[in-house]
Amino acid sequence: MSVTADIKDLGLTKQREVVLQVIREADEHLTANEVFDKSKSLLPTISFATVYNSLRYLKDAGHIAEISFGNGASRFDAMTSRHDHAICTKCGKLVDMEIELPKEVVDFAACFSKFKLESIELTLRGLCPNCSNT
Amino acid sequence: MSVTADIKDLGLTKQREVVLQVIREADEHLTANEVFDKSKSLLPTISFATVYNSLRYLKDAGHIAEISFGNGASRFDAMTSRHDHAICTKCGKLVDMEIELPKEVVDFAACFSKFKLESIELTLRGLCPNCSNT
DNA sequence: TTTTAGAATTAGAATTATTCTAAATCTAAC
DNA sequence: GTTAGATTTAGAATAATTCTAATTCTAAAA
Repeated sequence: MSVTADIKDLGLTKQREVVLQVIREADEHLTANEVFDKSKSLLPTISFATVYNSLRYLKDAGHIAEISFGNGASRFDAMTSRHDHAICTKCGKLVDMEIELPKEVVDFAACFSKFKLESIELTLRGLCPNCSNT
Repeated sequence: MSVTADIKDLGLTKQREVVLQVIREADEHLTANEVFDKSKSLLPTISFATVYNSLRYLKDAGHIAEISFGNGASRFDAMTSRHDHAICTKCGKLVDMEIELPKEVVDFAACFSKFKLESIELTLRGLCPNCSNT
């Protein structure tokens, strides 16, 4: 399920297309700076401000998500589907997970907060396999 | 349960004590800047760097938590007990919630990520009551 | 086609957030 | 009281993000 829309079909400007492509093709979660570097190699005239503008645009349009854990810069995530994150408190490694939340947990959260729910996600903090055996 | 330790019993320096007190007494989640302003009124000689150092120290010691949602500065939370957050996607309002996660969800997350679990939390995003009726 | 209005992009400056540095001060063990 | 190590201070430095103003692009109207 959750087939990812083809980039060409989204009616984006060339710059926004490149930014989205960079994020989708990355095998890690990139910072704005890294997105800029990679975008620049695909479209050398692109400017830093445009990368930030595009990131905001793509985020608002729901094509990407911004993740931020209070350590340095925000990172960006190609939202192909809802998912959760695990973050290493030692090295900062970020891993995607897919965890199904029981309906009663989601309902309870929405009800308790009185918020109109848009999304809900789990964040696990701990030591990644690498850091835990050192 | 979860009685909050008395600040005086933690063996903190005066500066760290003040920072912790400010965070505990705030009725909102403050930014580092706001913590600095309030700390300064209690202890006028405190410096900005010390506030940041203290925040890091208190965070590492588990007395406070840093929350960060990719919009502006990090905010700090007096961790009296484990809890979750709801954040308004429109106005940024941040609300604490206490939601009990089923054991199997926690176990699944730990198992899936292969991380040595330290904490796990839920983040709900949506419109706060105020923003949803406009 | 031109014109035009609005949106997007660019380059670089400006702002905001956070960390670093080096000197001064405090603290607790000797 | 000395001393070593940790902490604090002030301000500089760096990093992250946003703003500004000039330019370019785009698509619809004339």
